[in-house]
Amino acid sequence: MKLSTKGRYGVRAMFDLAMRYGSGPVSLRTIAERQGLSEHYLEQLIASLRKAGIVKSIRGAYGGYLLTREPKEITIGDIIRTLEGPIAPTECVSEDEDFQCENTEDCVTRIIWERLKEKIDEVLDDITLDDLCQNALQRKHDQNEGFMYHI
Amino acid sequence: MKLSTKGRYGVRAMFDLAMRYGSGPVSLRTIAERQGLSEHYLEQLIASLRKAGIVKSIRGAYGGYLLTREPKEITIGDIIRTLEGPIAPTECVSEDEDFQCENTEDCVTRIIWERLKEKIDEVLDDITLDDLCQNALQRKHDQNEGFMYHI
DNA sequence: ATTAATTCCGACTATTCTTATAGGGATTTC
DNA sequence: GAAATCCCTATAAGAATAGTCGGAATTAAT
Repeated sequence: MKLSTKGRYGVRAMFDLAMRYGSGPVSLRTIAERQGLSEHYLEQLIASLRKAGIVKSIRGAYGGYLLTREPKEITIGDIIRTLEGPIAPTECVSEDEDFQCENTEDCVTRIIWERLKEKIDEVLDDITLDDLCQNALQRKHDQNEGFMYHI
Repeated sequence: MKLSTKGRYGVRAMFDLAMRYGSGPVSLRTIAERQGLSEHYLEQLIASLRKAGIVKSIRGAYGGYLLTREPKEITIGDIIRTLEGPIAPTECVSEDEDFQCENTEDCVTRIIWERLKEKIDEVLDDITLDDLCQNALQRKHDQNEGFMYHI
């Protein structure tokens, strides 16, 4: 039940883009450096995000990547579903039609996986990139005021 | 974000034991046959469950396995945590102390994984083996009455 | 035009995890 | 003593994970 690095790195990269939304393209190199990720590996991940249409690229010198929608219109679920496939604890409750098991009526455990999936979706579809940005800005502000965020 | 077969098979095996709670030991072979699982593989899983203390074994002929507590006192979370390790979308929010990352204060994505873990725990700790049994019995009853469970 | 910065693409690899399988030893009942 | 059963360790094929590598194509600035 772990998320792979794809999902985690992808969210961080998207957060990085969200923090700079409206200021032109951001290169992979700067994202990778700021977030401490391998540039080449990140390249693969962002390719998926581009194909899914939630980022777009500008090629050539001074190019880079941009969000295609406002940060408040992109959820964590959008990102993770793109990078990790359907979010579901088991294949039998995933959206993927190929894996519907035959005994859906009889399966007593299915109810567990259904409830689990529902709750996971709720959380991931509720949090947007903008929420993360607001959170980051708020913390920064609190730190500048000398307020200790942790107790 | 998938559960492995360990978790799923384990829950099915434990459900099988729960349905026969109070009727003496159940052999691995009968569980494996009824649930359609590999006997040898299931053996490894149930060894973990035994070491965790939620099943006990009786050796020798006519031996088998028994739940150590009533089905209503065993949650799905107990089973899955035993077989798959701490339930957490990332290591940084797992109970495992070894993997606490250094920048817990700064990490903007951590809030996502914390909320996710909380909701997952809620679901898995809310459902007991007894719930599964009740559900199975209810379905069986409905079918006998000629009532179609699905619409 | 050239150069430098950048995205884009496909192939390759090392490591770990999953999902078993196999064989034999120990224990208990009949 | 035979049969049934749990117990333990080792092995292994296949898939997934987490990258790495090299170079082609594109574009902005000079």
